[in-house]
Amino acid sequence: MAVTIKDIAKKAGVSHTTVSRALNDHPAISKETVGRIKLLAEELDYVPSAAARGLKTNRSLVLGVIVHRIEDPFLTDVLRGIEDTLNPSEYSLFLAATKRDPEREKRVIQAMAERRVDGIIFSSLYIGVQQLRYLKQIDIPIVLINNQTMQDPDVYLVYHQDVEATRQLTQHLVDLGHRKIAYLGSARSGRTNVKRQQGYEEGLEKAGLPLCPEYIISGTTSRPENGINGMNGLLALADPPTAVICYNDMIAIGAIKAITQAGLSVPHDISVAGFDNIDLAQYVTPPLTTFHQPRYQLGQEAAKMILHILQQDKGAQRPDAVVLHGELIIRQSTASPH
Amino acid sequence: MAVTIKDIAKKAGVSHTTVSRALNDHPAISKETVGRIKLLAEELDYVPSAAARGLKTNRSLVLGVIVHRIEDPFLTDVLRGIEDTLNPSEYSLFLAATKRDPEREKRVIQAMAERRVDGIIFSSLYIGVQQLRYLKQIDIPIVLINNQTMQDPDVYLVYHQDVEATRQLTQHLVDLGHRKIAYLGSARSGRTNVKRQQGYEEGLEKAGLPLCPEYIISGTTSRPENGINGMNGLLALADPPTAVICYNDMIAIGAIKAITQAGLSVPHDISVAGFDNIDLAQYVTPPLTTFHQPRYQLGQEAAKMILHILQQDKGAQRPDAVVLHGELIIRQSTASPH
DNA sequence: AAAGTTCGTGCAAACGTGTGCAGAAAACGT
DNA sequence: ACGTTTTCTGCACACGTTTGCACGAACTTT
Repeated sequence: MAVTIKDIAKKAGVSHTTVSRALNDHPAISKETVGRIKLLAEELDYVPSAAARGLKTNRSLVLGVIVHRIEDPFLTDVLRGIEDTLNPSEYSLFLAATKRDPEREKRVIQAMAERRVDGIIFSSLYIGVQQLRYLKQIDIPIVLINNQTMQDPDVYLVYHQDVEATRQLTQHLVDLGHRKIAYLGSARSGRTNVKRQQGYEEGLEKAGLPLCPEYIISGTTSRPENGINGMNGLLALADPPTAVICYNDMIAIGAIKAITQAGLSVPHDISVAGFDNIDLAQYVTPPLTTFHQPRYQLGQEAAKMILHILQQDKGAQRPDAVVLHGELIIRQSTASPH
Repeated sequence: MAVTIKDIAKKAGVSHTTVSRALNDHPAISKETVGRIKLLAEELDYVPSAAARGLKTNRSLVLGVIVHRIEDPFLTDVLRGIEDTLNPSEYSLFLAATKRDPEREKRVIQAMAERRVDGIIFSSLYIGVQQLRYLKQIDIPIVLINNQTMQDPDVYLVYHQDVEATRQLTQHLVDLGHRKIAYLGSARSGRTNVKRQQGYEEGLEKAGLPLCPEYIISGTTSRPENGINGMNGLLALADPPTAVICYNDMIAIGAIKAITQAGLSVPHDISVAGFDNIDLAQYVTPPLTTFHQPRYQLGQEAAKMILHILQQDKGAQRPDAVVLHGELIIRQSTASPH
C-alpha cells in the first residue's frame, strides 16, 4: 500500500487536514509546519493519488487527444506540439486512435468520458456527429485541429489556411512558366482536400489559365501508392501536364516515383510540388518543393487554447478559432518547363 | 453534475449497492433487476467515474507509455502496435516523451505514479537508474522495448535481435562482392548502436575481411544530417569504401544525399544500406536496402506482455523476455561494385 | 480587563464507487 | 408445520483526498 496523507499526519502528530493544506501551500498553515510536513512527505516517498484528488475536485488534469492514425507523420508533429505544451503544465495526455472505425471511435470516447478528461483535442478527419453531441452534453471543451466541418458555437477550432497555400503553390508554378498544371487529390481527406483543390483552382483563375477537368485527379487515400496511380493516369493523357500539385508530400513522393519509372525526370520533364513539408521532404531526390504547414504550432496552439479555456473558468473572452499560415518552401522538384 | 449510481438507485427504487452490482453483473442480483437497471442507466446517460472506481479497486486501467521522441517514425509504429493491442481491452494509454531531459523524465514518471498507472512501457533509450528504482518500489510492472541495459529481474524485456541483423546485412554486401564496407553509427543511441556495430564486425570477421578503424564512423545523432556529415568524412578518405551500412534509414538517406551531392551515384559508385525499414525507405531514390525491424510487433508484444502480467495476478509463469527477429529487405541502393 | 482580531489547527462531511456482512423473503426439504 | 437452504437486497464502511466551519490560543485594541 502506498503512503497516504494520513500516514504522514500520524508521523507528524497533526491531522490529515493539516497535511493536505501544507502540501498545497494553504496560507493558513504556518511556514514552519509546512516545511516540516513537506520534508516528511519527501522522506516517506509520498505520492498523492490523482484518483482521490480528482474525485473531490472534479478535475482529472488529463487531456484527451484523439487522432486518426498515429503513424501519420503529420499528426506526429501535431502530437509533439501538444505534448511539449502540456508537459510543463500539470496536465497529462491520453492518446487514442480511431482509424475511421465508428465502433472504435465510440469506445475511445467512452473511455475518455469515464476518465473525465478535462478537455479533448481532435485531430481526426471525421467525427461522428452523435459522438460529438454526446461529448458536448458532458460539457467538456473540444478543440478541432484542421477540421472546419463543425460550425458549432462551443467547439473551438485551430486550423491552417489551406486555400491560400495552394494558391501560392499554383502561383509559384505559373511564375516558373507552367501553363499545364495538374492537381492530385485525396478523396478520403474530406474538407481539407476540398480546400486545397479550391486554392489550386483560384490560383489558375487568377493567372487566367483554363480549368481542365482531366488535370484534376481524386485518388482515394493520401498514401504514396495513390501518387503512383494518379501520376500514371496523368502520364497516359494525350497532353500530359508539365507540373503537378499533390495533396500532400506522401502522394508527391509517389508521383515522383511514377515519373522516374516512366523514364522521365523531375523537375526536367515534370515539376512536382507536395504539401506539408514532412521531415523527409528535404531528403528525397530531388528535394521536394512543398508548402510548410506549421504542424507543431497547430498542436501547440490547440493545447494552449485548451489550457486557457480551463484556466479562466468560463471567463470566456477566448477566440474560438485560431488560423495559422504556413510558408512556401521552394526546393528542386520544381523548375521552369524546358 | 454527472449522473451517479445513486441517481439511478433513486429512480429504480433500490439501493446504490444493487445498482453497482447490477452494472457489474454480480451473480447475486436477479436477471430481471439487472436488465431493468442497465436500461435505466442507458436512458440516463450514466457514465461511471473511473476515478471513484480506481480509488476503490486500486486499479486505474491505464498504462503509461514513455518514449524518447514522439516524432521518431520508429517509435510511431511501436506506439501503433501498443495502441492497437490496448484498444480492444479496457485499458487506456498515457503518453509522454522524455527527450533525454532528466528533469522532464522525472516529471513524467511522477505524473504516471500519481495517476497510479497499472504498468509502464518504456521505449526510451536511457532511463535514469534512480527513476527506475523509484518505479520498482511502487511495484508496477515495467516493460522495456529494445533496451537490454537492465538485467533487473523484475523488469520485462522485448527486443529485436540486432546483432544477427547487421551480420546479415554485412553478409549481403560481401555476397555482392564488396570488400571495403563501412559502418556509420550513432553514438547517442547507446546499446542499440553497439549491437549493430557488433553484428557488422562479426559479419566482416566471418567473411575473413579486415576491420578498418577508419571505416567505422560514430556520428552523434541518428538523424539525416549525421548521415551527410559521416558520409562526407568517408568520401574524404584516401581509399573510400564501396559500401556503407548505416545505423538507421534516416542516416542512410543522409548518406545517399551526400554521395549524390559529391557527384557520385548510388548504388553504382557506392552501395548504401539502412536499418529499420521506415515507411519511406521504399520511396526514396534509389529505394533503400534495409533491415526490417518488426516495430509494430515490438509494440504489440510489449502491450500483450503487460496485459498478461496484469491479468494473472502475480501468477507469474510469463517469460520475462521476448526476442523478435526481423527480415533483410533488398532493394536498389545496394549492388555489386563496378 | 473585557472584547475583538488574527493565526493555526482539527472535525466532519463529501466526492462516486465497491464489498463484507447481515437480514428479509422466498423456495425447499422433512 | 417448522427448520433449512437459497436468492436477493440493503446497511455501513472504506478508498484518499479537499474544504466549510468551528474552535482554542495568542495577540491587539478599546
